[in-house]
Amino acid sequence: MPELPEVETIRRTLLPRVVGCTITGVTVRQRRLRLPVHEAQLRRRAVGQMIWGLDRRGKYLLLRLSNAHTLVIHLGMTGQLVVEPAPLRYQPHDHLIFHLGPHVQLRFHDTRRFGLVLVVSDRFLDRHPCLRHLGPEPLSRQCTAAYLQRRSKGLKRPVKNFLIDGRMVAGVGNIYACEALFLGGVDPRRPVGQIGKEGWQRIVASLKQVLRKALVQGGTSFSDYVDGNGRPGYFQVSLRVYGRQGEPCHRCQEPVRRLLQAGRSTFFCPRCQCG
DNA sequence: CGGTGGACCTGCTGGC
DNA sequence: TGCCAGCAGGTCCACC
Repeated sequence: MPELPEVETIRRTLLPRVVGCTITGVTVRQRRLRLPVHEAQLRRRAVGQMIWGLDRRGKYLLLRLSNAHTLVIHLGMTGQLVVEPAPLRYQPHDHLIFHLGPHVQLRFHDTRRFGLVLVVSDRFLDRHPCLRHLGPEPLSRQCTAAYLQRRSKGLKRPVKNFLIDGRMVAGVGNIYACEALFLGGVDPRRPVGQIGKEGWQRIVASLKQVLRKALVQGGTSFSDYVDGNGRPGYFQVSLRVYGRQGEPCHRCQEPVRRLLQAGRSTFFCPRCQCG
């Protein structure tokens, strides 16, 4: 579910509510996530530690602990991370609970269990397999047309697949790849190796624009996504192509089309996206 | 090597 | 009404 704008919104909403708090306990109700939760290790490394910072890298949230370890959390497709008072009873799929004192908790909820929770020593953090191969942040100055053109040299894969590959750029998923390519007027099937400098400039500019706008709207909510306070985002009303197959293009009225690329849906306007 | 397809999960929707 | 296929915002690995 959550791509960069959603994860960043979660980070911003959680930040004032968790930074300065101490993790007083951990309840593990389900250990089978993308990687099995190492319960003893999680307790040993996290309980008693103060959260002094909350960062994001791609779609990963990084809770900085006072013992020079980092709690790494990925939300997969359906993950939620919410700070709330202790509930009377847990909901199904409330898998992990970080207690922040007796009455408040940081709760990890994930229907499909594609998410991930682990604690890593800061000494090894940027060499950890999850983070090691991540490309630059799309909203950073490192993410330029020149960079993407260099990485795509000689490759034949479609530009849409390239954009959602975290090793190229971190944090871009299916929604924002489709939306950025629409905005840039670029055919999602276009082989990346043959895109020139101007093409990449259009793509980078559109990508940044789409991500920034989605951030302002607090992300895109279909069903699962909520921010750290449990509130949905509003970017779904701004989507131009994603999920709109058969409906008229907002720019030219041509029906939006859906196709499969590497097993995933791509939405695009065949008339506006011929670049 | 690069690129795709399937696996991992649960839940919802739409067609019959 | 019920059943079943298809689909969902992500990532990893086997295989061509």
